Amino acid sequence: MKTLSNLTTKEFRDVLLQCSGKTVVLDTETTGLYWWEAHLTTVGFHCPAADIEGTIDIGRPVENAETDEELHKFEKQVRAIIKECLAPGTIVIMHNAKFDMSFMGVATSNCYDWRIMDTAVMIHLWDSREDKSLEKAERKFLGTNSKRAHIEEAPADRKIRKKVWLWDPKVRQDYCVNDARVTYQLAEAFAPMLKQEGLWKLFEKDMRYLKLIYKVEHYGWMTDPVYIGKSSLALEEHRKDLEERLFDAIGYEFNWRSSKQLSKALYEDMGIARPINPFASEGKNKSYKTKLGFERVQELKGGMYNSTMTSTFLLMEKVHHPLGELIAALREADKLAKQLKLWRTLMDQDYVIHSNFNLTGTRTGRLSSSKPNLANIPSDVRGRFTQGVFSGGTTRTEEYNLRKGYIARPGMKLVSVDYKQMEMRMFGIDSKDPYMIEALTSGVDIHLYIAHKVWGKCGDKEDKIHREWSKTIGFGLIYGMTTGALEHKLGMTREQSQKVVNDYWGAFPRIRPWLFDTVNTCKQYGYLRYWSGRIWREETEMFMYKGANAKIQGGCADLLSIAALRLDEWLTANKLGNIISFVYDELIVECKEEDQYRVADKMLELMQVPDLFGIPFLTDAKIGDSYGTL
DNA sequence: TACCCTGGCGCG
DNA sequence: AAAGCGCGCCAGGGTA
Repeated sequence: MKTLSNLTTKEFRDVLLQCSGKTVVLDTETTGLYWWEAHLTTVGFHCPAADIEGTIDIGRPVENAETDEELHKFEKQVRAIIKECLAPGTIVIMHNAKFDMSFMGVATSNCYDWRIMDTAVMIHLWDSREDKSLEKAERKFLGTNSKRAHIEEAPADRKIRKKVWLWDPKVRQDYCVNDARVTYQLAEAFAPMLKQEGLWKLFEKDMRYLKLIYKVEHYGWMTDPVYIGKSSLALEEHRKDLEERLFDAIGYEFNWRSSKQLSKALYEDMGIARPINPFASEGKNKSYKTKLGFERVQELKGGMYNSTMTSTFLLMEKVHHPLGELIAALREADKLAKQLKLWRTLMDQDYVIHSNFNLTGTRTGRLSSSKPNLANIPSDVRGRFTQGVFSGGTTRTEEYNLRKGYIARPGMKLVSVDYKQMEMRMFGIDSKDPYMIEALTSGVDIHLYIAHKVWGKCGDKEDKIHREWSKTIGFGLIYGMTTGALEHKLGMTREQSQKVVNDYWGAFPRIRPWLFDTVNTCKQYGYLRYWSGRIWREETEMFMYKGANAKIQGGCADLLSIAALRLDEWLTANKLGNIISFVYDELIVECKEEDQYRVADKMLELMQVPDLFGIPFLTDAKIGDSYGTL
């Protein structure tokens, strides 16, 4: 196959027309990560069906992309050619497709007309534990190392090596077209693997989902710069004030953000008594996950928590020192201020934020969200748990209610619909427990139903506590909590907690067998399969208990994706609005003010997806002008 | 200097 | 926090 580099725009148009309607890999090189501020330097393609591959490139290192008029013009032309030349039905393969699509300025129309195949998603569906980087995937699944070889051609200076836009254009183009080649080989390798494993339908669903996510990211979410500015100032004030009070109490200034220094200040200089860890005194170990995903086991010293013992939980619940409250408040103000700061760096010129929803970021099949993470914005309820039981909460208002920073565009409304007790519902359906199903179909508060079934009706006050217990136990069982941890969490003796668990199992007889089944199935096949067809692999026996959670959490994620696809289809067909966020069990739509009730009603009904399980997934709707006032 | 790990904490 | 799961982000601190 001939490699054509340094193509002119005319030549690029000619070769793309040859690829049109066939299967082609596209790959881009850019001047940065964010499509709303960085620019294209290179587009590579690889199309065996047309026996052609090559690159178009700006033709020189790019020093200052922002002011480079020639580069902007180049980008505009390249985008227009791609849009014009690749006909509907063309199979476009990319590795991390949304990145390339956004830089190629792929219009929603093109995106929905092409058949997109993302090789990173292929790898993820095959085994969610795999590293999705092209270099690692090439080494592992193709047995070659060409990407590394091409990187070695770039200057050794680390500062330049990391910046493809500064490379010599020949090196850059060779590198780019090689990526396209490798991506093609990965697609060829994984397609039959996915088909053989029965994952192809799911892959096709995820590719439709990817297009929707692309659209959602591109549309973005409007923020309120005035609120964010005011809130930022206020929080900084609070932080300074709280900082001073802490320093006064300790007697000197230090870096409180360092848990090491804070620990010294509290336990050595202030002489506060260290809390005792009942688990460590039993000689238990603690396993934790490193960033690379490996599990490690850490020896805990007798009676000790971790080395610093400065977490808010310990300070408030175990140390019971008034400084705990102060430190918690300080950390909160500081953290929220930091979050606002991040948002400001991420918004575009119109104050719109384009978060990144990653299809390949989690072990279970959930989406992850980053830059910014829209799934961990503090809610207006500041939770308080004592011995694992919710003991009321305080409210985050004004500058503390950061969700107020996300708003509807002028003349528009936000409609948010979430699922009621979604995971419990999935749990009941998957375990097929008749009593659980009964609770689900009757449409009552499932945690309360369970509390009544296990402990009987005992009056409002007690029922409320029982409800919290059943929540804790329900999720605890799914996630593999031991009775030891439960005992600690509920503040009971071993006998008491064991009885509570036994009562629970007695009331729902299918749960225990279901838990054994998931582990046994995993032992037998090396993986578990969700209702959606997705698989979760695990060969190490000691980690198989996590499969129960994976089936539930990931099963919910696949359900939400299907609901989102259906909703988007309806919204698009009727031109009624746009999805702007997904948060695990919640979809948020922005629509015109006059359409708000129509949209909410449809969402409530459609998202129940009653055809999928025979039991509807019950929904709740909220409407507002901002995420903080829903 | 760049990178990795840890502690801490927000969400479902 | 704990053998309850799944994430992303920040800052400190150690290491190559």
